[in-house]
Amino acid sequence: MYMSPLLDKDGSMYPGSARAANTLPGQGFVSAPPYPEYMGYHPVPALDTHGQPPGPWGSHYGPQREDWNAYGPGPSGAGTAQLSASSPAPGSYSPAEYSSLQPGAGGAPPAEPGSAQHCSPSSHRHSSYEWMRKTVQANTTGKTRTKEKYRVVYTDHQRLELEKEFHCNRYITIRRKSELAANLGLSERQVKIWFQNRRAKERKLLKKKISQFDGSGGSAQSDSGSLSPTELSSSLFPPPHGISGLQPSDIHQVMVSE
DNA sequence: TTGTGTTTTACGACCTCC
DNA sequence: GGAGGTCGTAAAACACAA
Repeated sequence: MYMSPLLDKDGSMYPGSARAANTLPGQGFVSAPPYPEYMGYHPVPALDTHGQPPGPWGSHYGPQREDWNAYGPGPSGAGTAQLSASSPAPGSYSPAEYSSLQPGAGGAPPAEPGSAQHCSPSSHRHSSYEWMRKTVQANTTGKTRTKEKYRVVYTDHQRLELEKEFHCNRYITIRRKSELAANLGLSERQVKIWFQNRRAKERKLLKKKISQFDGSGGSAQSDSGSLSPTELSSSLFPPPHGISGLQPSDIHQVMVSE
């Protein structure tokens, strides 16, 4: 239960009112210069993992990254000015490239989530993504058609920054959550929920892949015995600790100690 | 233009941990 | 009891085929 759901919702909750205003004129924001650095995401295990188990991420997420392809190359549009403000790295952040991050790479999330640079050294740069493209023309009020604010559509910039953070760390720390919320004009609650949804998406994609693998002759199931896709995915993506082991407080401590 | 499928926000229920 | 996690789901936003 939320102490003050309305707090979040009201007022500042939907600041940008989404794409609306936001978005942009040519916004392609997406296409702005890419996020070169972002692509690489090197593993810096020892560094601040914010309580995350480096191991798991590396090995499990690595390969999965193909999912990013779903975003597809977007139009390379114009550039975007917005990024400059809060985002350090202008670049083409292309999820597709995540595949290069891989586990082999170590998998451990980059240490300092705050800076995209940490996350990505790499190189590939191209594209933008579908999601970036699609939303450009969304409503400009940020509110839905029938309800005052059932759900807002985040701006490309907000999504990009969130994706970047997610790329660095599947589980956001309290500190980063606050920073991100402040930078993006979102409430911490929104950031938290976004991450929850994003992880759910990841699990969903993984499940999908697993099932496909099974269907295509592979016997992924054999590996996991009688685990259901859900169980398997859960085991593959263990929370930093919180839920099963580590508590949020632990994460907090890590952050604090940073 | 419309119908339909997918993705994206947001929430509630329930769980774990301190 | 509070915070954050997953899971399931509602509904808006969006893409696309017919």
